[in-house]
Amino acid sequence: MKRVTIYDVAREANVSLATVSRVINGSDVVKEATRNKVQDAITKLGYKPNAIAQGLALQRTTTIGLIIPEASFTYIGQIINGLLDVAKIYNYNVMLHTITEGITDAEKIVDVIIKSRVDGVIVYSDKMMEDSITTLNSYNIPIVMIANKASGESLCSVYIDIAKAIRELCNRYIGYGVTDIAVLEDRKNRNSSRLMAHGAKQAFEANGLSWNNYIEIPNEYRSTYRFVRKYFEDHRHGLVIAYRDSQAMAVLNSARENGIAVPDDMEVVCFVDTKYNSAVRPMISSFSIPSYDLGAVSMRVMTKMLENDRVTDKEKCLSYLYTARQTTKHH
Amino acid sequence: MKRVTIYDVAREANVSLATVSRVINGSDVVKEATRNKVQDAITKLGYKPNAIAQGLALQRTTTIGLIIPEASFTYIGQIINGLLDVAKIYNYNVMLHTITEGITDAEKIVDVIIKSRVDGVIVYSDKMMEDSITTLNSYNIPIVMIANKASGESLCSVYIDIAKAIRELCNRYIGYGVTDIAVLEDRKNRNSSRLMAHGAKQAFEANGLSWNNYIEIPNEYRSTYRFVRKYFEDHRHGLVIAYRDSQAMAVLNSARENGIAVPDDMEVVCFVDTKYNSAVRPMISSFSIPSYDLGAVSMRVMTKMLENDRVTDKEKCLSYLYTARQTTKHH
DNA sequence: CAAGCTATTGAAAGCATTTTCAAATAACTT
DNA sequence: AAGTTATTTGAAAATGCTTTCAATAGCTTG
Repeated sequence: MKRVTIYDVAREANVSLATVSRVINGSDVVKEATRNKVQDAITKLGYKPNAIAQGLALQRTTTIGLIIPEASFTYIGQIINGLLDVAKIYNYNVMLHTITEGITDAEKIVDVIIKSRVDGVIVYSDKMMEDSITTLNSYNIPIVMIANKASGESLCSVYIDIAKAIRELCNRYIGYGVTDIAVLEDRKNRNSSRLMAHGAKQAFEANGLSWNNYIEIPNEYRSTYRFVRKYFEDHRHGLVIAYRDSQAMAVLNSARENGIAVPDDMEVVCFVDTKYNSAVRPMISSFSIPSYDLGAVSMRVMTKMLENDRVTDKEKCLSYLYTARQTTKHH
Repeated sequence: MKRVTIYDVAREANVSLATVSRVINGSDVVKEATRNKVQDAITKLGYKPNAIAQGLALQRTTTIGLIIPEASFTYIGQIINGLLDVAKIYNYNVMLHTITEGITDAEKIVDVIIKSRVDGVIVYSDKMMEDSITTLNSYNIPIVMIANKASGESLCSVYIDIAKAIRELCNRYIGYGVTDIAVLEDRKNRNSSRLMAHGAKQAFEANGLSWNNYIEIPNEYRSTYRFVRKYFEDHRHGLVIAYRDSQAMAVLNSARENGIAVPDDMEVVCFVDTKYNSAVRPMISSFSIPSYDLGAVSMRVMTKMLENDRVTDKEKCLSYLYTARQTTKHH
């Protein structure tokens, strides 16, 4: 029942630990014949190197920590898929942590992260505060941020320029003569929502207009639905921009039940495209953002940092693509 | 830049390693005064125990491996949330692995799992083959399976009795005089789909009828859409049962575009309830399954196995709740 | 044939903990 | 005050690997 160690292999193959270690790690100094002897012993005993012991000896764990707010959004799944695929290629493991509201949770997570001696951490969260970042930095743990523009210059980040996307969209709509544009807050993605608002504001100001139509909404579906209904009392035309698919659906349902025709009266755009945007009727116009790539690229950046190929650019901005579907009449 | 170790703390506090170790682990033999001395040294130096070294010394990593097919389904997100919440409570870490089709991938994952010396593994996958299980067993790694009825009796599992759910549903519908019932295969959840079919068959046979209406469908949305359209050429009435929300949506869209009224002509039921089932119009009737609990319970079972409180029952069957919405006219 | 290389191998130290066992100290007892 | 017991502490071994440095063996070369 006892696990077989490198000692057992050494004894079986009649060589020293050092040699076995060399064989395991593919060192090329060991002679063909001994290599085979060792290989045979390994397969005979079913030996698997103990990654923990290796981690201790090498001072690296080939594990990276991933921090996400919650695992429940569709596109986070895609991010994770991208991350893990790349991790698998480079033989890294991923330790998953979810972070909830509140500073204590952030502290606790940073604590485990440090204790578990991961080689680096990838963060996708609005909730990761400056404090946590500096702590991590002080312990010299490499960080890659996903999907939020880096605040400190020293941070690596992979992101989508949300503000730009919305700025361009609003610009076009202002061009069409549509100036009643609202941006809905998504509590669970507050930073991103703010960036959307920022983009809208920029567009209006560039056109000599002012804008102040950021609608703050408690998080859940029902309340979105209610808040939007209220909004619709004063606004029967224009454009509403939401962040997540489920929010956009709440808007659609609310419109439908208030006799507002989409897209003829009111148009709706969702920022994050998911399969649900196309599965629903009317299909929701949205920006397809490369979620999978967001994950894949950030993991790749991380591996580069760790093998210390110098990372050329600290910030990688991935592109998006706007797709007009059935909830908009302008293109 | 060098990480502070237990030695540094010992020196700072003027005690031996053993004492520091005792303080860290909350042993109650150490005297109040020395405990304080040590605590002070720890905070002063910012010492964090090295979990890797602990893992080596203790022969346990307080890490459990999680294997899932892909992270892209909404309800898997919920499962993960449940898992992680409970893991956090019991101070376990979770290492995430996604498994794709193909035996080589399964082997590779089992290999990393063994090397990384996790204390146990939780598996949610149709693709985890017998082989992998036996390998894991031979290395004496505890396993908990999620959401698939255990095949071997020695396995712990937490699941939903899908067959029963569908059997009951079909029974009711046969009672209503509806016998044109189809079950759609979901390639990515083939086992579950088969269980649904199994339940349907049972219901029909119990009523002295035969049933053979399991529709095999290539995976993606478009092909579901096409296959269902074809099905609708011969079937204008009855019930269609899908597994995932996006599949059910494909059915709805296909029906709509073929002039079939839902629920008046054709009724649609989706097995796994997600928020999208209620966000869509018509709202999709479905079974709300406790995804979060599925994760939470299996992690709890795992912790029990590891603290070896004997786990009382190997199999935990969680309950589901059928909610009739707008895609069905019977209740 | 001695000297000098090179290709292989092994011994031992190091990585950061825990834990056992014995020693030291403290606290009682008589 | 000496003996006994209980409480605290520390030394050292153990956990399973990597890696440096030295040693050995096998060649080559002058």
